[in-house]
Amino acid sequence: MAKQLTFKNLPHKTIERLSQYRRALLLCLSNGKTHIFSHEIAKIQHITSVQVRRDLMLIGYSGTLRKGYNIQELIDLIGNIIDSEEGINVAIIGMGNLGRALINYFTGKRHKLEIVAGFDTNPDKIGNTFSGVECHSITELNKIIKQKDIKVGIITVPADQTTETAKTLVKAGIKGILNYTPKPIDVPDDVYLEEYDMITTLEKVAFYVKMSDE
Amino acid sequence: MAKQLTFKNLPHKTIERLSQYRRALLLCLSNGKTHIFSHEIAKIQHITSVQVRRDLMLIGYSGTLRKGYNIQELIDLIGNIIDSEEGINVAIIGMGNLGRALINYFTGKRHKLEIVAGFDTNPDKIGNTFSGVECHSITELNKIIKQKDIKVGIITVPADQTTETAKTLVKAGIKGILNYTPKPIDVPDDVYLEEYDMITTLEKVAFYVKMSDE
DNA sequence: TTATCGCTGTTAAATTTATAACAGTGCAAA
DNA sequence: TTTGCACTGTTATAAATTTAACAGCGATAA
Repeated sequence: MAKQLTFKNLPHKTIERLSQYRRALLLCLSNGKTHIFSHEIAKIQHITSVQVRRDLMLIGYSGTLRKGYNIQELIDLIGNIIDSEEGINVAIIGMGNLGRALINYFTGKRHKLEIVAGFDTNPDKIGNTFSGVECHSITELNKIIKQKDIKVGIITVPADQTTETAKTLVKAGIKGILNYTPKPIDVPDDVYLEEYDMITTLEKVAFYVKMSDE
Repeated sequence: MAKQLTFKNLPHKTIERLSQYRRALLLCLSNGKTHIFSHEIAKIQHITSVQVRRDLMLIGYSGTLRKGYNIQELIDLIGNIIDSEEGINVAIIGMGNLGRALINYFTGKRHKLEIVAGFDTNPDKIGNTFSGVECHSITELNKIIKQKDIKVGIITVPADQTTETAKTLVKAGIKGILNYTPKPIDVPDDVYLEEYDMITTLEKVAFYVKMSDE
Protein backbone atom coordinates (compact mmCIF):
# COMPACT_ATOMS: atom_id res chain seq x y z
CA MET A 1 0.00 0.00 0.00
CA ALA A 2 1.14 3.53 -0.75
CA LYS A 3 1.55 6.21 1.87
CA GLN A 4 -1.64 7.91 2.97
CA LEU A 5 -2.52 10.83 0.78
CA THR A 6 -4.83 12.71 3.09
CA PHE A 7 -4.46 13.65 6.72
CA LYS A 8 -8.09 13.39 7.68
CA ASN A 9 -7.43 11.21 10.66
CA LEU A 10 -4.72 13.17 12.34
CA PRO A 11 -5.62 13.68 16.00
CA HIS A 12 -7.17 17.08 16.71
CA LYS A 13 -4.45 17.86 19.19
CA THR A 14 -1.80 17.09 16.63
CA ILE A 15 -3.36 19.58 14.23
CA GLU A 16 -3.18 22.26 16.89
CA ARG A 17 0.40 21.44 17.67
CA LEU A 18 1.42 21.47 14.02
CA SER A 19 0.18 25.02 13.80
CA GLN A 20 2.19 25.89 16.89
CA TYR A 21 5.28 24.10 15.64
CA ARG A 22 5.10 26.08 12.44
CA ARG A 23 4.96 29.36 14.27
CA ALA A 24 7.93 28.42 16.40
CA LEU A 25 9.80 27.22 13.33
CA LEU A 26 9.15 30.42 11.43
CA LEU A 27 10.64 32.33 14.33
CA CYS A 28 13.70 30.10 14.41
CA LEU A 29 14.13 30.46 10.68
CA SER A 30 14.06 34.23 10.94
CA ASN A 31 16.80 33.91 13.55
CA GLY A 32 18.99 32.19 10.99
CA LYS A 33 18.66 28.61 12.20
CA THR A 34 18.36 25.89 9.59
CA HIS A 35 17.90 22.78 11.70
CA ILE A 36 16.23 22.01 14.99
CA PHE A 37 16.03 19.05 17.38
CA SER A 38 12.80 17.59 18.65
CA HIS A 39 13.70 18.55 22.20
CA GLU A 40 14.18 22.18 21.17
CA ILE A 41 10.71 22.35 19.66
CA ALA A 42 9.38 20.58 22.74
CA LYS A 43 10.93 23.09 25.10
CA ILE A 44 9.30 26.01 23.32
CA GLN A 45 5.88 24.38 23.41
CA HIS A 46 6.14 23.03 26.96
CA ILE A 47 5.72 19.45 25.83
CA THR A 48 8.00 16.43 25.56
CA SER A 49 10.31 15.61 22.68
CA VAL A 50 8.56 12.27 22.30
CA GLN A 51 5.36 14.00 21.47
CA VAL A 52 7.02 16.15 18.88
CA ARG A 53 8.61 13.14 17.23
CA ARG A 54 5.34 11.28 17.33
CA ASP A 55 3.49 14.13 15.67
CA LEU A 56 6.13 14.34 12.96
CA MET A 57 5.94 10.61 12.49
CA LEU A 58 2.21 10.93 11.93
CA ILE A 59 2.76 13.41 9.13
CA GLY A 60 5.51 11.23 7.71
CA TYR A 61 8.41 13.59 8.16
CA SER A 62 11.88 12.33 8.88
CA GLY A 63 14.73 14.33 10.31
CA THR A 64 18.42 13.74 10.06
CA LEU A 65 20.18 11.84 12.76
CA ARG A 66 22.22 14.05 15.07
CA LYS A 67 21.28 17.07 13.00
CA GLY A 68 17.58 17.33 13.70
CA TYR A 69 14.84 18.51 11.39
CA ASN A 70 15.26 20.82 8.44
CA ILE A 71 13.25 23.83 9.48
CA GLN A 72 12.32 25.05 6.03
CA GLU A 73 11.26 21.60 4.86
CA LEU A 74 9.16 21.08 7.94
CA ILE A 75 7.47 24.46 7.60
CA ASP A 76 6.61 23.61 4.01
CA LEU A 77 5.27 20.20 4.90
CA ILE A 78 3.09 21.54 7.70
CA GLY A 79 1.82 24.13 5.25
CA ASN A 80 0.94 21.41 2.78
CA ILE A 81 -1.07 19.65 5.42
CA ILE A 82 -2.92 22.38 7.24
CA ASP A 83 -3.19 25.10 4.65
CA SER A 84 -5.68 25.06 1.86
CA GLU A 85 -3.92 25.18 -1.48
CA GLU A 86 -6.05 27.93 -2.92
CA GLY A 87 -6.24 29.84 0.37
CA ILE A 88 -9.20 30.54 2.60
CA ASN A 89 -10.89 33.90 3.05
CA VAL A 90 -12.03 34.97 6.49
CA ALA A 91 -14.45 37.60 7.73
CA ILE A 92 -14.67 39.23 11.13
CA ILE A 93 -18.11 40.10 12.35
CA GLY A 94 -17.92 42.72 15.06
CA MET A 95 -15.28 45.41 14.72
CA GLY A 96 -15.01 46.26 18.39
CA ASN A 97 -11.81 45.95 20.35
CA LEU A 98 -11.63 42.21 19.99
CA GLY A 99 -12.31 42.20 16.28
CA ARG A 100 -9.72 44.88 15.66
CA ALA A 101 -7.23 43.09 17.91
CA LEU A 102 -7.59 39.98 15.79
CA ILE A 103 -7.14 41.89 12.57
CA ASN A 104 -4.06 43.67 13.83
CA TYR A 105 -2.65 40.55 15.14
CA PHE A 106 -3.31 38.47 12.12
CA THR A 107 -2.86 40.62 9.05
CA GLY A 108 -0.04 39.54 6.82
CA LYS A 109 1.00 36.63 9.01
CA ARG A 110 -0.40 33.81 6.85
CA HIS A 111 -0.74 34.15 3.13
CA LYS A 112 -3.04 31.16 2.81
CA LEU A 113 -5.50 32.58 5.31
CA GLU A 114 -6.63 36.13 4.86
CA ILE A 115 -9.11 38.38 6.60
CA VAL A 116 -10.81 40.01 3.65
CA ALA A 117 -13.77 41.76 5.26
CA GLY A 118 -15.09 43.14 8.51
CA PHE A 119 -18.69 43.80 9.50
CA ASP A 120 -20.39 45.94 12.09
CA THR A 121 -23.68 47.69 12.78
CA ASN A 122 -22.12 50.94 13.96
CA PRO A 123 -22.45 53.61 11.22
CA ASP A 124 -19.30 55.31 12.47
CA LYS A 125 -17.28 52.24 11.65
CA ILE A 126 -18.90 51.24 8.38
CA GLY A 127 -16.84 52.40 5.42
CA ASN A 128 -13.66 52.76 7.46
CA THR A 129 -10.63 50.58 7.06
CA PHE A 130 -8.83 48.97 10.01
CA SER A 131 -5.33 47.66 9.35
CA GLY A 132 -6.28 47.20 5.74
CA VAL A 133 -9.60 45.51 6.37
CA GLU A 134 -12.69 47.38 5.26
CA CYS A 135 -15.69 47.47 7.55
CA HIS A 136 -19.05 46.82 5.90
CA SER A 137 -22.59 47.03 7.15
CA ILE A 138 -23.80 43.75 8.49
CA THR A 139 -26.75 44.06 6.10
CA GLU A 140 -24.31 43.38 3.29
CA LEU A 141 -22.91 40.28 4.89
CA ASN A 142 -24.68 37.79 2.71
CA LYS A 143 -23.70 39.56 -0.48
CA ILE A 144 -20.05 40.01 0.41
CA ILE A 145 -19.56 36.52 1.80
CA LYS A 146 -20.58 35.18 -1.57
CA GLN A 147 -18.79 37.82 -3.62
CA LYS A 148 -15.48 37.30 -1.89
CA ASP A 149 -15.89 33.57 -1.40
CA ILE A 150 -15.48 33.82 2.36
CA LYS A 151 -15.42 30.42 4.02
CA VAL A 152 -14.71 31.22 7.67
CA GLY A 153 -16.35 33.74 9.97
CA ILE A 154 -15.04 34.97 13.31
CA ILE A 155 -17.77 36.25 15.60
CA THR A 156 -16.70 39.06 17.90
CA VAL A 157 -20.01 40.87 18.34
CA PRO A 158 -21.60 41.64 21.73
CA ALA A 159 -23.10 38.55 23.36
CA ASP A 160 -26.69 39.54 22.68
CA GLN A 161 -26.12 39.64 18.93
CA THR A 162 -24.38 36.30 18.74
CA THR A 163 -27.28 34.06 17.84
CA GLU A 164 -28.50 36.32 15.08
CA THR A 165 -25.02 36.77 13.66
CA ALA A 166 -24.50 33.03 13.55
CA LYS A 167 -27.78 32.53 11.72
CA THR A 168 -26.86 35.10 9.13
CA LEU A 169 -23.48 33.50 8.57
CA VAL A 170 -24.96 30.05 8.16
CA LYS A 171 -27.55 31.34 5.74
CA ALA A 172 -24.81 33.00 3.71
CA GLY A 173 -23.18 29.59 3.31
CA ILE A 174 -20.21 29.91 5.65
CA LYS A 175 -18.22 26.70 6.20
CA GLY A 176 -16.54 27.38 9.52
CA ILE A 177 -17.25 29.61 12.48
CA LEU A 178 -15.01 30.71 15.31
CA ASN A 179 -17.17 32.12 18.09
CA TYR A 180 -15.36 34.36 20.55
CA THR A 181 -18.47 35.49 22.37
CA PRO A 182 -19.53 33.92 25.68
CA LYS A 183 -22.81 32.79 24.13
CA PRO A 184 -22.76 29.29 22.62
CA ILE A 185 -24.37 28.95 19.22
CA ASP A 186 -25.97 26.18 17.20
CA VAL A 187 -24.98 25.41 13.66
CA PRO A 188 -25.83 22.68 11.16
CA ASP A 189 -23.55 19.65 11.05
CA ASP A 190 -21.83 20.74 7.87
CA VAL A 191 -20.51 23.92 9.46
CA TYR A 192 -17.39 23.44 11.53
CA LEU A 193 -17.72 25.29 14.82
CA GLU A 194 -15.10 26.25 17.37
CA GLU A 195 -16.07 28.20 20.46
CA TYR A 196 -13.69 29.90 22.80
CA ASP A 197 -14.62 31.76 25.89
CA MET A 198 -12.03 33.88 27.61
CA ILE A 199 -13.88 33.93 30.90
CA THR A 200 -13.69 30.15 31.16
CA THR A 201 -9.94 30.24 30.67
CA LEU A 202 -9.50 32.97 33.23
CA GLU A 203 -11.66 31.12 35.72
CA LYS A 204 -9.60 28.01 35.15
CA VAL A 205 -6.37 29.86 35.88
CA ALA A 206 -7.96 31.36 38.99
CA PHE A 207 -9.09 27.92 40.11
CA TYR A 208 -5.64 26.39 39.89
CA VAL A 209 -4.11 29.41 41.60
CA LYS A 210 -6.61 29.02 44.40
CA MET A 211 -5.84 25.30 44.59
CA SER A 212 -2.11 25.87 44.84
CA ASP A 213 -2.83 27.96 47.93
CA GLU A 214 -4.64 25.17 49.75
CA MET B 1 -15.04 8.05 55.19
CA ALA B 2 -16.57 11.48 54.83
CA LYS B 3 -17.20 13.13 51.51
CA GLN B 4 -14.17 14.73 49.92
CA LEU B 5 -13.64 18.26 51.08
CA THR B 6 -11.42 19.53 48.30
CA PHE B 7 -11.80 19.25 44.58
CA LYS B 8 -8.14 19.07 43.69
CA ASN B 9 -8.54 16.02 41.55
CA LEU B 10 -11.40 17.11 39.36
CA PRO B 11 -10.47 16.55 35.72
CA HIS B 12 -9.25 19.70 33.99
CA LYS B 13 -11.96 19.41 31.42
CA THR B 14 -14.58 19.23 34.12
CA ILE B 15 -13.31 22.48 35.61
CA GLU B 16 -13.70 24.17 32.25
CA ARG B 17 -17.18 22.82 31.80
CA LEU B 18 -18.26 23.87 35.29
CA SER B 19 -17.37 27.43 34.40
CA GLN B 20 -19.39 27.10 31.22
CA TYR B 21 -22.32 25.49 33.01
CA ARG B 22 -22.41 28.35 35.45
CA ARG B 23 -22.53 30.92 32.71
CA ALA B 24 -25.36 29.09 30.98
CA LEU B 25 -27.17 28.71 34.30
CA LEU B 26 -26.87 32.38 35.12
CA LEU B 27 -28.47 33.15 31.81
CA CYS B 28 -31.31 30.71 32.44
CA LEU B 29 -31.83 32.15 35.89
CA SER B 30 -32.12 35.64 34.49
CA ASN B 31 -34.77 34.29 32.13
CA GLY B 32 -36.82 33.21 35.12
CA LYS B 33 -36.13 29.49 35.05
CA THR B 34 -35.62 27.75 38.38
CA HIS B 35 -34.82 24.19 37.30
CA ILE B 36 -33.01 22.63 34.38
CA PHE B 37 -32.49 19.10 33.01
CA SER B 38 -29.11 17.64 32.19
CA HIS B 39 -30.04 17.39 28.54
CA GLU B 40 -30.88 21.07 28.43
CA ILE B 41 -27.47 22.05 29.77
CA ALA B 42 -25.93 19.57 27.36
CA LYS B 43 -27.67 21.08 24.35
CA ILE B 44 -26.38 24.55 25.15
CA GLN B 45 -22.81 23.32 25.51
CA HIS B 46 -22.88 20.94 22.55
CA ILE B 47 -22.11 17.95 24.71
CA THR B 48 -24.09 14.92 25.91
CA SER B 49 -26.37 14.80 28.92
CA VAL B 50 -24.31 11.91 30.30
CA GLN B 51 -21.31 14.12 30.50
CA VAL B 52 -23.24 16.79 32.35
CA ARG B 53 -24.56 14.29 34.86
CA ARG B 54 -21.12 12.81 35.27
CA ASP B 55 -19.58 16.20 35.97
CA LEU B 56 -22.27 16.97 38.52
CA MET B 57 -21.74 13.60 40.12
CA LEU B 58 -18.07 14.44 40.52
CA ILE B 59 -18.88 17.58 42.43
CA GLY B 60 -21.45 15.69 44.48
CA TYR B 61 -24.55 17.52 43.36
CA SER B 62 -27.88 15.74 43.10
CA GLY B 63 -30.86 16.90 41.17
CA THR B 64 -34.49 16.07 41.67
CA LEU B 65 -35.98 13.26 39.69
CA ARG B 66 -38.19 14.45 36.84
CA LYS B 67 -37.58 18.03 37.85
CA GLY B 68 -33.92 18.42 37.08
CA TYR B 69 -31.37 20.54 38.87
CA ASN B 70 -32.08 23.58 40.96
CA ILE B 71 -30.35 26.32 39.04
CA GLN B 72 -29.59 28.62 41.95
CA GLU B 73 -28.23 25.82 44.09
CA LEU B 74 -26.04 24.59 41.29
CA ILE B 75 -24.70 28.06 40.57
CA ASP B 76 -23.81 28.44 44.23
CA LEU B 77 -22.14 25.06 44.41
CA ILE B 78 -20.06 25.69 41.31
CA GLY B 79 -19.09 29.02 42.84
CA ASN B 80 -17.97 27.29 46.02
CA ILE B 81 -15.76 25.00 44.01
CA ILE B 82 -14.14 27.20 41.41
CA ASP B 83 -14.18 30.61 43.05
CA SER B 84 -11.75 31.64 45.70
CA GLU B 85 -13.54 32.63 48.87
CA GLU B 86 -11.70 35.88 49.37
CA GLY B 87 -11.65 36.71 45.66
CA ILE B 88 -8.72 36.94 43.29
CA ASN B 89 -7.34 40.14 41.80
CA VAL B 90 -6.25 40.21 38.19
CA ALA B 91 -4.06 42.53 36.16
CA ILE B 92 -3.93 43.07 32.44
CA ILE B 93 -0.57 43.84 30.94
CA GLY B 94 -0.97 45.48 27.57
CA MET B 95 -3.87 47.89 27.11
CA GLY B 96 -4.15 47.54 23.38
CA ASN B 97 -7.30 46.37 21.65
CA LEU B 98 -7.15 42.92 23.12
CA GLY B 99 -6.52 44.08 26.66
CA ARG B 100 -9.35 46.59 26.47
CA ALA B 101 -11.64 43.99 24.92
CA LEU B 102 -11.02 41.71 27.86
CA ILE B 103 -11.68 44.47 30.37
CA ASN B 104 -14.89 45.48 28.66
CA TYR B 105 -15.95 41.98 28.38
CA PHE B 106 -15.20 41.01 31.89
CA THR B 107 -15.87 43.94 34.15
CA GLY B 108 -18.62 43.33 36.64
CA LYS B 109 -19.35 39.81 35.46
CA ARG B 110 -17.73 37.94 38.36
CA HIS B 111 -17.45 39.43 41.77
CA LYS B 112 -14.90 36.91 42.96
CA LEU B 113 -12.54 37.69 40.11
CA GLU B 114 -11.76 41.31 39.46
CA ILE B 115 -9.48 43.13 37.07
CA VAL B 116 -7.96 45.74 39.37
CA ALA B 117 -5.16 47.17 37.28
CA GLY B 118 -3.93 47.61 33.74
CA PHE B 119 -0.40 48.27 32.54
CA ASP B 120 1.15 49.66 29.39
CA THR B 121 4.26 51.40 28.16
CA ASN B 122 2.45 54.00 26.07
CA PRO B 123 2.50 57.39 27.87
CA ASP B 124 -0.79 58.33 26.19
CA LYS B 125 -2.52 55.48 27.95
CA ILE B 126 -0.86 55.69 31.35
CA GLY B 127 -3.07 57.48 33.83
CA ASN B 128 -6.23 56.91 31.81
CA THR B 129 -9.07 54.68 32.90
CA PHE B 130 -10.68 52.11 30.62
CA SER B 131 -14.05 50.74 31.71
CA GLY B 132 -13.11 51.50 35.26
CA VAL B 133 -9.63 50.01 35.12
CA GLU B 134 -6.74 52.40 35.56
CA CYS B 135 -3.73 52.06 33.31
CA HIS B 136 -0.36 52.27 35.03
CA SER B 137 3.16 52.41 33.72
CA ILE B 138 4.69 49.00 33.44
CA THR B 139 7.56 50.29 35.58
CA GLU B 140 5.16 50.29 38.50
CA LEU B 141 4.08 46.72 37.92
CA ASN B 142 6.06 45.19 40.73
CA LYS B 143 4.85 47.75 43.25
CA ILE B 144 1.19 47.58 42.32
CA ILE B 145 1.05 43.80 42.06
CA LYS B 146 2.14 43.66 45.66
CA GLN B 147 0.11 46.61 46.84
CA LYS B 148 -3.13 45.28 45.41
CA ASP B 149 -2.38 41.64 46.07
CA ILE B 150 -2.77 40.70 42.43
CA LYS B 151 -2.47 36.97 41.86
CA VAL B 152 -3.22 36.53 38.16
CA GLY B 153 -1.80 38.39 35.17
CA ILE B 154 -3.14 38.41 31.64
CA ILE B 155 -0.52 39.17 29.03
CA THR B 156 -1.81 41.03 25.99
CA VAL B 157 1.32 42.91 24.99
CA PRO B 158 2.87 42.75 21.51
CA ALA B 159 4.68 39.48 20.87
CA ASP B 160 8.15 40.95 21.15
CA GLN B 161 7.52 42.15 24.71
CA THR B 162 6.09 38.88 25.92
CA THR B 163 9.17 37.28 27.43
CA GLU B 164 10.15 40.38 29.34
CA THR B 165 6.62 40.92 30.62
CA ALA B 166 6.44 37.36 31.87
CA LYS B 167 9.74 37.76 33.70
CA THR B 168 8.54 40.91 35.40
CA LEU B 169 5.32 39.24 36.47
CA VAL B 170 7.11 36.23 37.89
CA LYS B 171 9.52 38.43 39.76
CA ALA B 172 6.60 40.35 41.24
CA GLY B 173 5.31 37.10 42.68
CA ILE B 174 2.36 36.42 40.39
CA LYS B 175 0.67 33.05 40.89
CA GLY B 176 -1.02 32.51 37.55
CA ILE B 177 -0.47 33.79 34.02
CA LEU B 178 -2.75 33.75 31.03
CA ASN B 179 -0.72 34.44 27.93
CA TYR B 180 -2.67 35.64 24.91
CA THR B 181 0.32 36.46 22.80
CA PRO B 182 1.59 34.06 20.12
CA LYS B 183 4.93 33.78 21.90
CA PRO B 184 5.18 30.89 24.37
CA ILE B 185 6.77 31.77 27.69
CA ASP B 186 8.59 29.90 30.45
CA VAL B 187 7.63 30.18 34.08
CA PRO B 188 8.69 28.41 37.28
CA ASP B 189 6.69 25.38 38.34
CA ASP B 190 4.84 27.22 41.06
CA VAL B 191 3.24 29.62 38.59
CA TYR B 192 0.22 28.24 36.80
CA LEU B 193 0.42 29.01 33.10
CA GLU B 194 -2.23 28.91 30.43
CA GLU B 195 -1.41 29.90 26.87
CA TYR B 196 -3.90 30.56 24.16
CA ASP B 197 -3.09 31.47 20.64
CA MET B 198 -5.83 32.73 18.39
CA ILE B 199 -3.95 31.95 15.20
CA THR B 200 -3.78 28.28 16.11
CA THR B 201 -7.52 28.14 16.62
CA LEU B 202 -8.19 29.91 13.36
CA GLU B 203 -5.84 27.60 11.52
CA LYS B 204 -7.60 24.65 13.04
CA VAL B 205 -10.98 25.88 11.83
CA ALA B 206 -9.49 26.48 8.39
CA PHE B 207 -8.03 22.98 8.36
CA TYR B 208 -11.34 21.28 9.08
CA VAL B 209 -13.11 23.48 6.57
CA LYS B 210 -10.55 22.47 3.97
CA MET B 211 -10.98 18.82 4.96
CA SER B 212 -14.74 18.94 4.61
CA ASP B 213 -14.15 20.04 1.01
CA GLU B 214 -12.12 17.00 0.09
C1' DT C 1 -52.10 -0.97 41.56
C1' DT C 2 -49.52 -1.79 38.03
C1' DA C 3 -47.25 -0.66 33.77
C1' DT C 4 -44.90 3.00 31.43
C1' DC C 5 -42.05 6.76 30.98
C1' DG C 6 -38.56 10.21 31.65
C1' DC C 7 -35.35 11.43 34.22
C1' DT C 8 -31.05 10.79 37.59
C1' DG C 9 -26.71 8.56 39.28
C1' DT C 10 -23.17 5.17 38.75
C1' DT C 11 -20.33 1.67 37.00
C1' DA C 12 -18.25 -0.35 32.91
C1' DA C 13 -16.32 -0.02 28.32
C1' DA C 14 -14.34 2.47 24.54
C1' DT C 15 -11.83 6.04 22.67
C1' DT C 16 -8.49 9.49 22.58
C1' DT C 17 -4.30 11.28 24.04
C1' DA C 18 0.19 11.17 26.21
C1' DT C 19 4.12 8.68 28.04
C1' DA C 20 7.40 5.20 28.30
C1' DA C 21 10.45 1.90 26.39
C1' DC C 22 13.53 0.67 23.23
C1' DA C 23 15.66 -0.55 18.68
C1' DG C 24 18.38 1.69 15.15
C1' DT C 25 21.96 4.76 13.47
C1' DG C 26 26.00 7.14 12.65
C1' DC C 27 29.30 10.45 14.54
C1' DA C 28 33.21 10.97 17.70
C1' DA C 29 36.53 9.85 20.79
C1' DA C 30 39.59 6.46 22.56
C1' DT D 1 37.44 -0.81 15.44
C1' DT D 2 34.82 -0.42 18.97
C1' DT D 3 32.56 1.86 22.75
C1' DG D 4 29.80 5.47 24.08
C1' DC D 5 26.74 8.93 23.01
C1' DA D 6 22.98 11.74 21.21
C1' DC D 7 19.78 11.69 18.44
C1' DT D 8 15.43 9.65 15.55
C1' DG D 9 11.38 6.60 14.73
C1' DT D 10 8.20 3.22 16.28
C1' DT D 11 5.73 0.18 19.08
C1' DA D 12 3.81 -0.77 23.57
C1' DT D 13 1.77 0.88 27.75
C1' DA D 14 -0.59 4.05 30.66
C1' DA D 15 -3.46 7.88 31.73
C1' DA D 16 -7.18 10.95 30.78
C1' DT D 17 -11.50 11.64 28.85
C1' DT D 18 -15.78 10.41 26.76
C1' DT D 19 -19.48 7.35 25.80
C1' DA D 20 -22.33 3.51 26.70
C1' DA D 21 -25.10 0.65 29.59
C1' DC D 22 -28.14 0.15 32.98
C1' DA D 23 -30.24 0.20 37.75
C1' DG D 24 -33.31 3.11 40.45
C1' DC D 25 -37.11 5.95 41.27
C1' DG D 26 -41.13 8.56 41.43
C1' DA D 27 -44.72 10.80 38.73
C1' DT D 28 -48.39 9.69 35.49
C1' DA D 29 -51.88 7.30 33.45
C1' DA D 30 -54.34 3.12 32.16
